[in-house]
Formats: sequence, C-alpha cells, structure tokens
Amino acid sequence: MALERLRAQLSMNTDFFPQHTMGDNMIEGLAVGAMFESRRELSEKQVHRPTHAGISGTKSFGAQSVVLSGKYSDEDEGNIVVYTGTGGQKDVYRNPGPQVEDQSFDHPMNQYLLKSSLNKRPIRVIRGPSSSRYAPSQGYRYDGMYKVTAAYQDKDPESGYNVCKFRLERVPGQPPIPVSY
DNA sequence: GGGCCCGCAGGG
DNA sequence: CCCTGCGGGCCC
Repeated sequence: MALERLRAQLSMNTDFFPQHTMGDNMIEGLAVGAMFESRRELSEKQVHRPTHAGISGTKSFGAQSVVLSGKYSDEDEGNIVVYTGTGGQKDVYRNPGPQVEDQSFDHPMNQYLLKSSLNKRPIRVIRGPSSSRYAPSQGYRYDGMYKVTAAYQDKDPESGYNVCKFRLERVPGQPPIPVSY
C-alpha cells in the first residue's frame, strides 16, 4: 500500500521530540492568543509564511504551521483538532472547490504533516475568523503548539472521495486557548 | 539560481 | 461570481 511505503520512506532519519518539549517550531516571544489581521500579516511576521496555503513546511523537515479556516470538514474541539489535507479539488478559486478525486499522501503538503506525525515535532496552530466556536470572530489567532498524533484517510461524506485527515493534539503546559463564546 | 505550479486569501 | 497576488517548495 502506498501509504505504508511512504511511512517507511519518511520514517528514515527522523528526529523525535520528547513529550515535554515544545520543539523547534516554537517562536520565542510569540504568545498564545497573539492576534493578526490578515494572512499577509501572518506571513510578514513569519508565523505562517504562505499567504494562501493552509499548511507550511518542507518535505524533509515536516510541517511548521497550519491555519484553520472552517471552510473544510475539520473537526475542532479546542485541544484536539482533526485537520483535513489538501488536494483533489477543482476550481480552487472557489476557496475551496468541490472534491473531484481522492486526496493523496503523495501531495507535498500532506507529506509535511505525515512527516510531522512521525518525527513528533510540534507545529504552530493558527485559527482563522469564525472557523469554529474556538476561533476568534475576526482576524487570525495563534493558539499554541500541537502534535500530529495520527494521519489516516477517511471518506468525505459530501463527495464520497477519500480525504487525508490529521489528528492534532495540543501540547500540555501552555496557556489555555482564549475562547470567547 | 530560475521557472513552474499551487493554495484553508482577499477583494472587486 | 471571478480574478489577481504572493510566498514557497521543489525539481530541474
């Protein structure tokens, strides 16, 4: 199976981050709850560099950060998030377009998160406006470090196509998410 | 180093 | 609804 092969490839040469560390994706001086007006500002301040994409990272390093928008079938329970992968869509300008084929772990950005699930390196999580009841009503908010604890495929009930899912668990010992509901 | 393709924006 | 923009990773 393709996924097992990828896991085998990616698990070579991986670093492991002990449970008690925040890892090297944490930015000194970036406080939980820090607000940003736009994706542009997130990019300029290097909290999440891509101005459009939801997943930031590299194939060898893994992911660095993700942004939740609420426009996908993510599940957000605050300390636990199930983030949907990228790809398999048409007409991207519709943000997002309809799912027209299966998502794949071969997709570079999905590989970043798959890699992170193996090297246990915590990633930064940013919530966009109204992306869930844990999200700010406006602007983007840095909500701390999360670990990717699972990567699997699931059937998207809307389209019937398979999508990649990533379970994110918030690293303990951080200030709570500043929920405002 | 350059070109290419892409994406959980943002706005017209 | 439709288009432009922008930064990035990646593979020549």
